[in-house]
Amino acid sequence: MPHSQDEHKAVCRQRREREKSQRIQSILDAARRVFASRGYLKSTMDEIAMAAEITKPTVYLYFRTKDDLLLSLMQPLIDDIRGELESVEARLDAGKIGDGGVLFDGIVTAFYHGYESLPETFRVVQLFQQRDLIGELRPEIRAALDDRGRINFDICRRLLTKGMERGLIGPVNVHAMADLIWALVVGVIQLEDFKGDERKGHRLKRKTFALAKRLMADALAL
Amino acid sequence: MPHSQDEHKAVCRQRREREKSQRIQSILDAARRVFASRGYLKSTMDEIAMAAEITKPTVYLYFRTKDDLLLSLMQPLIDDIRGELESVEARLDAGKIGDGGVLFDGIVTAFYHGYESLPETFRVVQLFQQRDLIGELRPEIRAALDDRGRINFDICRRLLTKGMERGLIGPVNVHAMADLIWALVVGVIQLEDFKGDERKGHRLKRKTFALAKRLMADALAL
DNA sequence: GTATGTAAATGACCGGTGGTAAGTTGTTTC
DNA sequence: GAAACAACTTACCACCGGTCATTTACATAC
Repeated sequence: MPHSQDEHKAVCRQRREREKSQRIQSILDAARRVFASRGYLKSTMDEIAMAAEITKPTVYLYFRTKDDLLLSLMQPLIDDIRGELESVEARLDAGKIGDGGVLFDGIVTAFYHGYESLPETFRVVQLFQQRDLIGELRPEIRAALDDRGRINFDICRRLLTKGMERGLIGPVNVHAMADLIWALVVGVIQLEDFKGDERKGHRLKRKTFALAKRLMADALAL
Repeated sequence: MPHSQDEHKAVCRQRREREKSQRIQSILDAARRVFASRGYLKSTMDEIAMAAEITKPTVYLYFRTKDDLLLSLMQPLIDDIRGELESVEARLDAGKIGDGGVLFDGIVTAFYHGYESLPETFRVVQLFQQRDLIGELRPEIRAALDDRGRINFDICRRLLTKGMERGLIGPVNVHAMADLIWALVVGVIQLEDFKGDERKGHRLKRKTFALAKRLMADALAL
Protein backbone atom coordinates (compact mmCIF):
# COMPACT_ATOMS: atom_id res chain seq x y z
CA MET A 1 0.00 0.00 0.00
CA PRO A 2 2.33 2.70 -1.27
CA HIS A 3 1.81 6.37 -0.55
CA SER A 4 3.23 9.10 -2.73
CA GLN A 5 4.65 12.18 -1.05
CA ASP A 6 2.10 14.31 -2.86
CA GLU A 7 -0.68 12.24 -1.42
CA HIS A 8 0.78 12.65 2.06
CA LYS A 9 0.92 16.41 1.64
CA ALA A 10 -2.61 16.56 0.37
CA VAL A 11 -3.91 14.54 3.31
CA CYS A 12 -2.15 16.75 5.80
CA ARG A 13 -3.36 19.90 4.12
CA GLN A 14 -6.91 18.65 4.17
CA ARG A 15 -6.69 17.84 7.84
CA ARG A 16 -5.34 21.32 8.55
CA GLU A 17 -8.08 22.96 6.58
CA ARG A 18 -10.62 20.84 8.40
CA GLU A 19 -9.18 21.87 11.73
CA LYS A 20 -9.11 25.47 10.62
CA SER A 21 -12.76 25.53 9.69
CA GLN A 22 -13.58 23.71 12.91
CA ARG A 23 -11.76 26.42 14.83
CA ILE A 24 -13.64 29.11 12.95
CA GLN A 25 -16.88 27.35 13.68
CA SER A 26 -16.08 26.96 17.34
CA ILE A 27 -15.31 30.67 17.57
CA LEU A 28 -18.58 31.50 15.87
CA ASP A 29 -20.46 29.20 18.22
CA ALA A 30 -18.75 30.76 21.20
CA ALA A 31 -19.50 34.25 19.94
CA ARG A 32 -23.14 33.40 19.43
CA ARG A 33 -23.41 32.01 22.95
CA VAL A 34 -21.67 34.98 24.53
CA PHE A 35 -23.58 37.56 22.50
CA ALA A 36 -26.82 35.81 23.34
CA SER A 37 -26.16 35.77 27.05
CA ARG A 38 -24.56 39.18 27.52
CA GLY A 39 -25.52 41.25 24.50
CA TYR A 40 -23.16 42.48 21.84
CA LEU A 41 -21.87 45.59 23.54
CA LYS A 42 -21.21 43.99 26.88
CA SER A 43 -19.51 40.93 25.43
CA THR A 44 -15.74 41.12 25.36
CA MET A 45 -13.36 39.45 22.99
CA ASP A 46 -11.69 37.80 25.95
CA GLU A 47 -14.98 36.24 26.97
CA ILE A 48 -15.54 34.92 23.49
CA ALA A 49 -12.01 33.57 23.35
CA MET A 50 -12.50 31.93 26.72
CA ALA A 51 -15.77 30.37 25.57
CA ALA A 52 -13.93 28.99 22.55
CA GLU A 53 -11.16 27.73 24.87
CA ILE A 54 -8.47 29.77 23.17
CA THR A 55 -6.92 33.18 23.74
CA LYS A 56 -7.92 36.51 22.31
CA PRO A 57 -5.15 36.94 19.74
CA THR A 58 -6.12 33.61 18.26
CA VAL A 59 -9.59 34.95 17.65
CA TYR A 60 -7.97 37.80 15.80
CA LEU A 61 -6.22 35.32 13.55
CA TYR A 62 -9.59 34.38 12.12
CA PHE A 63 -11.64 37.56 12.51
CA ARG A 64 -10.21 41.00 11.97
CA THR A 65 -12.47 42.84 14.36
CA LYS A 66 -15.32 42.31 16.76
CA ASP A 67 -17.67 43.64 14.11
CA ASP A 68 -16.33 41.09 11.67
CA LEU A 69 -17.36 38.41 14.08
CA LEU A 70 -20.78 39.96 14.29
CA LEU A 71 -21.17 40.10 10.55
CA SER A 72 -20.11 36.52 10.20
CA LEU A 73 -22.97 35.62 12.49
CA MET A 74 -25.39 37.71 10.49
CA GLN A 75 -24.97 35.97 7.19
CA PRO A 76 -26.61 32.67 8.22
CA LEU A 77 -29.53 34.65 9.58
CA ILE A 78 -29.98 36.50 6.32
CA ASP A 79 -29.72 33.24 4.45
CA ASP A 80 -32.30 31.74 6.78
CA ILE A 81 -34.77 34.47 5.96
CA ARG A 82 -34.02 33.92 2.30
CA GLY A 83 -34.89 30.25 2.65
CA GLU A 84 -38.21 31.09 4.25
CA LEU A 85 -39.06 33.60 1.53
CA GLU A 86 -38.18 31.09 -1.17
CA SER A 87 -40.46 28.55 0.42
CA VAL A 88 -43.27 31.11 0.31
CA GLU A 89 -42.48 31.67 -3.34
CA ALA A 90 -42.61 27.95 -4.00
CA ARG A 91 -46.04 27.74 -2.39
CA LEU A 92 -47.18 30.76 -4.38
CA ASP A 93 -45.95 29.25 -7.64
CA ALA A 94 -47.68 26.00 -6.80
CA GLY A 95 -50.95 27.90 -6.44
CA LYS A 96 -51.21 27.03 -2.78
CA ILE A 97 -51.66 30.62 -1.67
CA GLY A 98 -55.26 31.61 -2.18
CA ASP A 99 -55.44 35.23 -1.08
CA GLY A 100 -53.46 38.30 -0.15
CA GLY A 101 -53.82 37.72 3.56
CA VAL A 102 -51.97 34.43 3.40
CA LEU A 103 -49.31 35.98 1.21
CA PHE A 104 -48.63 38.83 3.64
CA ASP A 105 -48.65 36.37 6.48
CA GLY A 106 -46.01 34.31 4.73
CA ILE A 107 -43.76 37.29 4.06
CA VAL A 108 -44.04 38.82 7.51
CA THR A 109 -43.53 35.45 9.14
CA ALA A 110 -40.45 34.80 7.04
CA PHE A 111 -38.82 37.95 8.34
CA TYR A 112 -40.05 37.39 11.86
CA HIS A 113 -38.85 33.80 11.85
CA GLY A 114 -35.29 35.04 11.72
CA TYR A 115 -35.91 36.88 14.91
CA GLU A 116 -37.54 33.96 16.65
CA SER A 117 -34.78 31.57 15.78
CA LEU A 118 -31.91 33.84 16.77
CA PRO A 119 -33.26 36.82 18.69
CA GLU A 120 -29.91 38.14 19.81
CA THR A 121 -28.39 37.92 16.37
CA PHE A 122 -31.38 39.64 14.91
CA ARG A 123 -31.17 42.43 17.43
CA VAL A 124 -27.56 42.74 16.56
CA VAL A 125 -28.39 43.12 12.91
CA GLN A 126 -30.54 46.07 13.84
CA LEU A 127 -27.88 47.47 16.09
CA PHE A 128 -25.43 47.15 13.29
CA GLN A 129 -27.67 49.10 10.98
CA GLN A 130 -27.59 52.02 13.32
CA ARG A 131 -23.97 52.05 14.07
CA ASP A 132 -21.75 54.52 12.40
CA LEU A 133 -19.43 51.77 11.38
CA ILE A 134 -21.21 50.84 8.21
CA GLY A 135 -18.86 52.91 6.13
CA GLU A 136 -15.82 51.52 7.85
CA LEU A 137 -16.16 47.91 6.91
CA ARG A 138 -13.87 46.19 4.54
CA PRO A 139 -15.51 46.68 1.16
CA GLU A 140 -15.73 42.94 0.48
CA ILE A 141 -17.71 42.31 3.64
CA ARG A 142 -19.96 45.27 3.11
CA ALA A 143 -20.61 44.23 -0.46
CA ALA A 144 -21.38 40.66 0.55
CA LEU A 145 -23.75 41.88 3.20
CA ASP A 146 -25.46 44.33 0.90
CA ASP A 147 -25.84 41.65 -1.73
CA ARG A 148 -27.43 39.16 0.60
CA GLY A 149 -29.74 41.74 2.06
CA ARG A 150 -30.70 42.89 -1.39
CA ILE A 151 -31.53 39.37 -2.48
CA ASN A 152 -34.15 39.11 0.23
CA PHE A 153 -35.71 42.37 -0.84
CA ASP A 154 -35.66 41.17 -4.43
CA ILE A 155 -37.52 38.02 -3.50
CA CYS A 156 -39.97 40.01 -1.46
CA ARG A 157 -40.70 42.34 -4.33
CA ARG A 158 -41.04 39.40 -6.69
CA LEU A 159 -43.55 37.83 -4.33
CA LEU A 160 -45.59 41.01 -4.31
CA THR A 161 -45.44 41.35 -8.08
CA LYS A 162 -46.56 37.77 -8.56
CA GLY A 163 -49.31 38.34 -6.02
CA MET A 164 -50.56 41.24 -8.11
CA GLU A 165 -50.34 39.25 -11.36
CA ARG A 166 -52.26 36.38 -9.86
CA GLY A 167 -54.92 38.77 -8.57
CA LEU A 168 -54.26 38.13 -4.89
CA ILE A 169 -53.61 41.77 -4.07
CA GLY A 170 -54.40 45.09 -5.65
CA PRO A 171 -51.92 47.40 -7.34
CA VAL A 172 -49.14 48.71 -5.16
CA ASN A 173 -45.62 50.06 -5.43
CA VAL A 174 -43.75 46.85 -4.70
CA HIS A 175 -40.56 48.66 -3.80
CA ALA A 176 -42.17 50.80 -1.12
CA MET A 177 -44.26 47.85 0.03
CA ALA A 178 -41.23 45.64 0.58
CA ASP A 179 -39.62 48.43 2.57
CA LEU A 180 -42.78 48.84 4.55
CA ILE A 181 -42.99 45.19 5.51
CA TRP A 182 -39.39 45.05 6.65
CA ALA A 183 -39.76 48.33 8.50
CA LEU A 184 -42.77 46.91 10.29
CA VAL A 185 -40.97 43.81 11.43
CA VAL A 186 -37.93 45.71 12.65
CA GLY A 187 -40.01 48.43 14.25
CA VAL A 188 -42.40 46.11 16.05
CA ILE A 189 -39.66 43.92 17.44
CA GLN A 190 -37.72 46.92 18.59
CA LEU A 191 -40.69 48.61 20.16
CA GLU A 192 -41.85 45.55 22.04
CA ASP A 193 -38.35 44.67 23.12
CA PHE A 194 -38.21 48.05 24.71
CA LYS A 195 -41.68 48.24 26.15
CA GLY A 196 -42.50 44.75 27.21
CA ASP A 197 -41.33 41.94 29.35
CA GLU A 198 -40.31 38.83 27.53
CA ARG A 199 -43.38 36.67 27.77
CA LYS A 200 -45.83 39.51 27.43
CA GLY A 201 -43.69 40.88 24.62
CA HIS A 202 -44.32 37.87 22.44
CA ARG A 203 -48.05 38.25 22.85
CA LEU A 204 -47.90 41.93 21.99
CA LYS A 205 -45.76 41.31 18.98
CA ARG A 206 -48.18 38.75 17.64
CA LYS A 207 -51.08 41.14 18.16
CA THR A 208 -49.33 44.01 16.44
CA PHE A 209 -48.19 41.79 13.60
CA ALA A 210 -51.68 40.41 13.23
CA LEU A 211 -53.04 43.92 12.92
CA ALA A 212 -50.34 44.82 10.41
CA LYS A 213 -51.17 41.80 8.26
CA ARG A 214 -54.88 42.60 8.44
CA LEU A 215 -54.30 46.21 7.46
CA MET A 216 -52.15 45.28 4.51
CA ALA A 217 -54.53 42.61 3.32
CA ASP A 218 -57.61 44.81 3.75
CA ALA A 219 -56.07 47.80 2.04
CA LEU A 220 -54.87 45.74 -0.89
CA ALA A 221 -57.88 43.47 -1.18
CA LEU A 222 -59.47 43.44 -4.60
CA MET B 1 -29.27 103.82 46.18
CA PRO B 2 -28.76 101.62 49.18
CA HIS B 3 -28.25 97.89 48.90
CA SER B 4 -28.84 95.51 51.74
CA GLN B 5 -26.44 92.66 52.23
CA ASP B 6 -29.23 90.19 51.64
CA GLU B 7 -29.94 91.79 48.30
CA HIS B 8 -26.29 91.55 47.34
CA LYS B 9 -26.21 87.87 48.22
CA ALA B 10 -29.38 87.20 46.27
CA VAL B 11 -28.02 88.94 43.18
CA CYS B 12 -24.83 86.94 43.31
CA ARG B 13 -26.70 83.68 43.79
CA GLN B 14 -28.90 84.42 40.84
CA ARG B 15 -25.93 85.14 38.62
CA ARG B 16 -24.31 81.90 39.68
CA GLU B 17 -27.44 79.95 38.95
CA ARG B 18 -27.68 81.64 35.58
CA GLU B 19 -24.09 80.73 34.79
CA LYS B 20 -24.71 77.21 35.93
CA SER B 21 -27.67 76.70 33.63
CA GLN B 22 -25.69 78.33 30.83
CA ARG B 23 -22.92 75.84 31.40
CA ILE B 24 -25.38 72.96 31.32
CA GLN B 25 -26.86 74.31 28.12
CA SER B 26 -23.47 74.72 26.51
CA ILE B 27 -22.60 71.14 27.37
CA LEU B 28 -25.87 69.95 25.88
CA ASP B 29 -25.25 71.95 22.74
CA ALA B 30 -21.75 70.58 22.47
CA ALA B 31 -22.99 67.04 22.99
CA ARG B 32 -25.63 67.45 20.32
CA ARG B 33 -23.06 68.75 17.84
CA VAL B 34 -20.58 65.99 18.60
CA PHE B 35 -23.19 63.22 18.56
CA ALA B 36 -24.52 64.58 15.29
CA SER B 37 -21.15 64.63 13.60
CA ARG B 38 -19.63 61.40 14.96
CA GLY B 39 -22.52 59.32 16.20
CA TYR B 40 -23.17 58.40 19.80
CA LEU B 41 -20.88 55.43 20.15
CA LYS B 42 -17.87 57.04 18.53
CA SER B 43 -18.22 60.30 20.42
CA THR B 44 -16.02 60.56 23.46
CA MET B 45 -16.59 62.54 26.61
CA ASP B 46 -13.31 64.32 25.97
CA GLU B 47 -14.55 65.48 22.60
CA ILE B 48 -17.76 66.78 24.09
CA ALA B 49 -15.84 68.54 26.84
CA MET B 50 -13.53 70.04 24.24
CA ALA B 51 -16.48 71.25 22.18
CA ALA B 52 -17.89 72.88 25.30
CA GLU B 53 -14.46 74.40 25.97
CA ILE B 54 -14.09 72.73 29.34
CA THR B 55 -12.48 69.53 30.60
CA LYS B 56 -14.02 66.13 31.03
CA PRO B 57 -14.37 66.09 34.82
CA THR B 58 -16.34 69.30 34.57
CA VAL B 59 -18.83 67.58 32.33
CA TYR B 60 -19.20 64.95 35.02
CA LEU B 61 -20.08 67.67 37.49
CA TYR B 62 -23.30 68.23 35.58
CA PHE B 63 -24.06 64.83 34.05
CA ARG B 64 -23.45 61.57 35.83
CA THR B 65 -22.77 59.42 32.78
CA LYS B 66 -22.61 59.58 29.03
CA ASP B 67 -26.04 58.01 28.92
CA ASP B 68 -27.34 60.75 31.17
CA LEU B 69 -26.21 63.26 28.61
CA LEU B 70 -27.99 61.31 25.94
CA LEU B 71 -31.20 61.18 27.90
CA SER B 72 -31.07 64.87 28.60
CA LEU B 73 -30.97 65.42 24.85
CA MET B 74 -33.86 63.04 24.30
CA GLN B 75 -36.39 64.68 26.54
CA PRO B 76 -36.91 67.83 24.43
CA LEU B 77 -37.40 65.61 21.41
CA ILE B 78 -40.05 63.55 23.13
CA ASP B 79 -41.74 66.73 24.30
CA ASP B 80 -41.58 68.06 20.76
CA ILE B 81 -43.43 65.02 19.44
CA ARG B 82 -45.94 65.46 22.20
CA GLY B 83 -46.57 69.05 21.12
CA GLU B 84 -47.19 67.94 17.54
CA LEU B 85 -49.60 65.24 18.63
CA GLU B 86 -51.48 67.69 20.83
CA SER B 87 -51.83 70.08 17.93
CA VAL B 88 -53.34 67.23 15.88
CA GLU B 89 -55.73 66.59 18.73
CA ALA B 90 -56.72 70.25 18.83
CA ARG B 91 -57.49 70.18 15.13
CA LEU B 92 -59.44 66.97 15.56
CA ASP B 93 -61.47 68.43 18.43
CA ALA B 94 -62.16 71.53 16.37
CA GLY B 95 -63.63 69.33 13.65
CA LYS B 96 -60.95 70.34 11.19
CA ILE B 97 -59.97 66.78 10.34
CA GLY B 98 -62.43 65.42 7.84
CA ASP B 99 -61.29 61.85 7.20
CA GLY B 100 -59.06 59.05 8.40
CA GLY B 101 -56.37 59.77 5.84
CA VAL B 102 -55.73 63.22 7.26
CA LEU B 103 -55.75 61.83 10.78
CA PHE B 104 -53.12 59.20 10.01
CA ASP B 105 -51.11 61.76 8.15
CA GLY B 106 -51.13 63.99 11.21
CA ILE B 107 -50.05 61.23 13.56
CA VAL B 108 -47.31 59.84 11.34
CA THR B 109 -46.03 63.31 10.59
CA ALA B 110 -45.94 64.18 14.28
CA PHE B 111 -43.63 61.26 14.97
CA TYR B 112 -41.61 61.85 11.84
CA HIS B 113 -41.24 65.53 12.59
CA GLY B 114 -39.11 64.72 15.59
CA TYR B 115 -36.75 62.92 13.28
CA GLU B 116 -36.61 65.71 10.76
CA SER B 117 -35.87 68.34 13.35
CA LEU B 118 -33.14 66.39 15.15
CA PRO B 119 -32.15 63.33 13.10
CA GLU B 120 -29.15 62.36 15.16
CA THR B 121 -30.98 62.69 18.44
CA PHE B 122 -33.82 60.65 17.07
CA ARG B 123 -31.45 57.97 15.88
CA VAL B 124 -29.93 58.03 19.28
CA VAL B 125 -33.31 57.46 20.88
CA GLN B 126 -33.62 54.33 18.82
CA LEU B 127 -30.10 53.28 19.59
CA PHE B 128 -30.80 53.74 23.22
CA GLN B 129 -33.80 51.48 23.02
CA GLN B 130 -31.65 48.65 21.80
CA ARG B 131 -28.78 48.93 24.15
CA ASP B 132 -28.39 46.44 26.90
CA LEU B 133 -28.17 49.30 29.29
CA ILE B 134 -31.85 49.87 29.62
CA GLY B 135 -31.97 47.89 32.79
CA GLU B 136 -28.94 49.67 34.17
CA LEU B 137 -30.25 53.18 34.31
CA ARG B 138 -30.93 54.97 37.51
CA PRO B 139 -34.58 54.20 38.21
CA GLU B 140 -35.56 57.88 38.32
CA ILE B 141 -34.25 58.50 34.83
CA ARG B 142 -35.76 55.39 33.46
CA ALA B 143 -39.11 56.22 35.02
CA ALA B 144 -39.06 59.76 33.66
CA LEU B 145 -38.26 58.46 30.22
CA ASP B 146 -40.95 55.79 30.35
CA ASP B 147 -43.47 58.36 31.50
CA ARG B 148 -42.78 60.79 28.73
CA GLY B 149 -42.75 58.10 26.11
CA ARG B 150 -45.96 56.69 27.48
CA ILE B 151 -47.68 60.06 27.33
CA ASN B 152 -47.13 60.20 23.59
CA PHE B 153 -48.59 56.75 23.17
CA ASP B 154 -51.54 57.76 25.32
CA ILE B 155 -52.24 60.76 23.12
CA CYS B 156 -51.88 58.64 20.02
CA ARG B 157 -54.37 56.09 21.31
CA ARG B 158 -56.75 58.88 22.31
CA LEU B 159 -56.52 60.30 18.80
CA LEU B 160 -57.41 56.93 17.33
CA THR B 161 -60.29 56.44 19.74
CA LYS B 162 -61.70 59.86 18.94
CA GLY B 163 -61.25 59.13 15.25
CA MET B 164 -63.36 56.01 15.67
CA GLU B 165 -66.01 57.84 17.70
CA ARG B 166 -66.28 60.58 15.09
CA GLY B 167 -66.59 58.01 12.33
CA LEU B 168 -63.33 58.88 10.61
CA ILE B 169 -61.92 55.38 10.80
CA GLY B 170 -63.32 51.93 11.29
CA PRO B 171 -62.97 49.81 14.41
CA VAL B 172 -59.44 48.88 15.39
CA ASN B 173 -57.45 47.89 18.44
CA VAL B 174 -56.06 51.30 19.31
CA HIS B 175 -53.26 49.86 21.42
CA ALA B 176 -51.88 47.71 18.64
CA MET B 177 -52.51 50.46 16.12
CA ALA B 178 -50.48 53.01 18.08
CA ASP B 179 -47.67 50.50 18.33
CA LEU B 180 -47.91 49.85 14.63
CA ILE B 181 -47.62 53.51 13.70
CA TRP B 182 -44.62 54.05 15.89
CA ALA B 183 -43.02 50.86 14.66
CA LEU B 184 -43.50 52.04 11.12
CA VAL B 185 -41.83 55.36 11.71
CA VAL B 186 -38.89 53.83 13.50
CA GLY B 187 -38.56 50.99 11.03
CA VAL B 188 -38.77 53.15 7.93
CA ILE B 189 -36.25 55.68 9.18
CA GLN B 190 -33.88 52.94 10.18
CA LEU B 191 -34.22 51.06 6.95
CA GLU B 192 -33.73 54.06 4.76
CA ASP B 193 -30.86 55.33 6.84
CA PHE B 194 -29.20 52.03 6.19
CA LYS B 195 -30.06 51.59 2.57
CA GLY B 196 -30.07 55.02 1.07
CA ASP B 197 -27.92 58.01 0.54
CA GLU B 198 -29.06 61.12 2.30
CA ARG B 199 -30.87 63.00 -0.39
CA LYS B 200 -32.37 59.94 -2.00
CA GLY B 201 -33.21 58.66 1.48
CA HIS B 202 -35.61 61.48 2.14
CA ARG B 203 -37.48 60.76 -1.05
CA LEU B 204 -37.70 57.07 -0.26
CA LYS B 205 -38.90 57.76 3.24
CA ARG B 206 -41.68 59.99 1.98
CA LYS B 207 -42.74 57.36 -0.53
CA THR B 208 -42.77 54.60 2.06
CA PHE B 209 -44.59 56.78 4.56
CA ALA B 210 -47.10 57.78 1.92
CA LEU B 211 -47.81 54.15 1.19
CA ALA B 212 -48.13 53.42 4.89
CA LYS B 213 -50.64 56.20 5.36
CA ARG B 214 -52.60 55.06 2.34
CA LEU B 215 -52.68 51.47 3.56
CA MET B 216 -53.86 52.47 6.99
CA ALA B 217 -56.50 54.83 5.67
CA ASP B 218 -57.76 52.35 3.07
CA ALA B 219 -57.90 49.46 5.48
CA LEU B 220 -59.75 51.45 8.10
CA ALA B 221 -62.00 53.40 5.76
CA LEU B 222 -65.67 53.10 6.55
C1' DG C 1 -7.47 94.74 52.71
C1' DT C 2 -6.84 90.30 54.53
C1' DA C 3 -8.24 85.77 56.13
C1' DT C 4 -11.53 82.15 55.48
C1' DG C 5 -14.89 79.23 53.50
C1' DT C 6 -16.91 77.30 49.34
C1' DA C 7 -18.09 76.12 44.74
C1' DA C 8 -16.17 75.37 40.13
C1' DA C 9 -12.74 73.42 37.53
C1' DT C 10 -8.71 70.60 36.55
C1' DG C 11 -4.43 67.39 35.88
C1' DA C 12 -3.35 62.95 36.90
C1' DC C 13 -4.95 58.73 37.37
C1' DC C 14 -7.69 53.88 37.29
C1' DG C 15 -9.97 49.69 35.44
C1' DG C 16 -11.23 47.65 31.51
C1' DT C 17 -11.56 46.86 26.35
C1' DG C 18 -10.36 46.28 21.40
C1' DG C 19 -6.47 45.34 19.07
C1' DT C 20 -1.15 44.28 18.16
C1' DA C 21 3.87 42.81 18.31
C1' DA C 22 7.14 39.71 19.51
C1' DG C 23 8.17 35.34 20.88
C1' DT C 24 7.07 30.18 21.73
C1' DT C 25 5.50 25.61 20.44
C1' DG C 26 4.70 22.05 17.45
C1' DT C 27 4.34 20.25 12.83
C1' DT C 28 5.68 19.91 7.86
C1' DT C 29 9.29 19.76 4.43
C1' DC C 30 13.68 18.73 2.60
C1' DG D 1 18.11 16.66 11.89
C1' DA D 2 17.55 21.49 10.53
C1' DA D 3 15.07 25.01 8.31
C1' DA D 4 10.55 26.80 7.39
C1' DC D 5 6.06 27.45 8.52
C1' DA D 6 1.63 27.70 10.93
C1' DA D 7 -0.85 27.99 15.24
C1' DC D 8 -0.93 29.92 19.34
C1' DT D 9 0.21 32.72 23.48
C1' DT D 10 2.23 36.09 26.75
C1' DA D 11 2.84 40.75 27.34
C1' DC D 12 1.72 44.90 25.85
C1' DC D 13 -0.45 49.47 23.79
C1' DA D 14 -3.91 53.12 22.95
C1' DC D 15 -8.07 54.66 24.17
C1' DC D 16 -12.29 55.47 26.76
C1' DG D 17 -15.62 56.12 30.62
C1' DG D 18 -15.26 57.57 35.03
C1' DT D 19 -12.94 59.23 39.71
C1' DC D 20 -9.96 61.84 43.02
C1' DA D 21 -6.88 64.87 45.10
C1' DT D 22 -5.68 69.37 44.27
C1' DT D 23 -5.84 74.08 42.62
C1' DT D 24 -8.32 78.26 41.15
C1' DA D 25 -11.69 81.85 41.63
C1' DC D 26 -14.84 83.99 43.91
C1' DA D 27 -18.10 85.17 47.97
C1' DT D 28 -18.19 86.15 52.83
C1' DA D 29 -16.67 87.95 57.41
C1' DC D 30 -13.89 90.83 60.05
